[in-house]
Amino acid sequence: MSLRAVLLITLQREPGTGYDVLQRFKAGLAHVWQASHQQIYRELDKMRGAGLLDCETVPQAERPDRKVYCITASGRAELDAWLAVPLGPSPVRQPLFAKFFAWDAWPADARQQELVALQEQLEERMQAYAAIEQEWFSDPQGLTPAERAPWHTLRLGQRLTEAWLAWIEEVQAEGECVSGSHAQ
Amino acid sequence: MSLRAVLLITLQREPGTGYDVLQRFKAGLAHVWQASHQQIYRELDKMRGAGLLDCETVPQAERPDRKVYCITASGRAELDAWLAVPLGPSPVRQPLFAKFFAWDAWPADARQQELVALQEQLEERMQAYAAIEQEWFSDPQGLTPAERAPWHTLRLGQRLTEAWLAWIEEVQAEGECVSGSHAQ
DNA sequence: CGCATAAATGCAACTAGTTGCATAATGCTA
DNA sequence: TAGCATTATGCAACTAGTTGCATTTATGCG
Repeated sequence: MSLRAVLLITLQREPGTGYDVLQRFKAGLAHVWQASHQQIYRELDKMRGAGLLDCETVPQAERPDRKVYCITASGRAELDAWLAVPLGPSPVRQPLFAKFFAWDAWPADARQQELVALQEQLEERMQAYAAIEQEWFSDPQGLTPAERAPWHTLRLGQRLTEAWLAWIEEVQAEGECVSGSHAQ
Repeated sequence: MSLRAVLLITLQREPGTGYDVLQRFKAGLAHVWQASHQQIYRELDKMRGAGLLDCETVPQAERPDRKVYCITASGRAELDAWLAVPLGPSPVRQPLFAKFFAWDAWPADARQQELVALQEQLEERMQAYAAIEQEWFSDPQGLTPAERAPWHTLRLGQRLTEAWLAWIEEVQAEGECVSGSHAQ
């Protein structure tokens, strides 16, 4: 259901084609949602079938038609219903944690590699956040509430990423300790 | 693939039936992995088919047979291979963030409800963590590295949950501000 | 006694997401 | 000018996970 809701939100703001939505995902919504173009086209078509979207087909000479989707009243109603109900807890699935539970079978060098790779991903993410912040939210106090809302989500992303990074340092500090004492 | 890996890990420690694995998930691995019994039974059967597990069928009078699964050499190899390769970044999908992006269409009371519900979930989680910590890790310094590994994952869980809670307070503080000034 | 719940197993149908491929124009660049 | 990336669309097959249902025995409750 959530992809559906995300599509409703982006199309409520402004009608567009599947490709447009994908571009929006890549631009400002990259830290909110990721979906492949295949999934988006398929879902948009299903939503049109369910009456949540209208579709204006713009024929183009010798090319596949551009399909501009636009939210309907029924689509708005579905979005409102989704917004009204708090989200349930999401199931826990942490492959990394699983690796920690296999500690005995997890070679120290693979462990090290894992943590370094993760650290790099997280630092990249921090940089992406910083870029978005500069681009869109350089003056948080001057924003309207509606503009400040996405900024809050960015702040949470930063907080969580920082927590991860601090944790990695903690774990690595211990690893160094051990490797210092018996060379492994 | 990850469910497969988690099953390999738990069965590597000790052979067991689908039901056993489910109980282990519920006990100490609840903050690592959640899967339904249907999924577990199905996956175990597929893994046996792929030669990763041996299965000793213990017939029981007038009841479905107990199938005790046990990891094979090929299963161990697959687990080792999985442990050796760092995990890729997981795709971002934050339904809550999506709601924030729909700020204008998100009624203030639904917003409030959402945050309170989330806060409750997180506080429950903190309590669950505390219970696990007391039960298993009351003396972190006295643990062997293999025992300390799952404790680290618990610590990360706590750190992340704390970050969420701090963020909720920040967002709510702002909400109060606004509602104080124009009664909505 | 009768009924609900838990222990233990599983099939079938569904939803959600991934991977691989296909098509066809436009524009850049070597 | 040939090849390659980008724009723009989509189908088909697959993997992963959810939901609903079904079975049998044992166990506790009123």
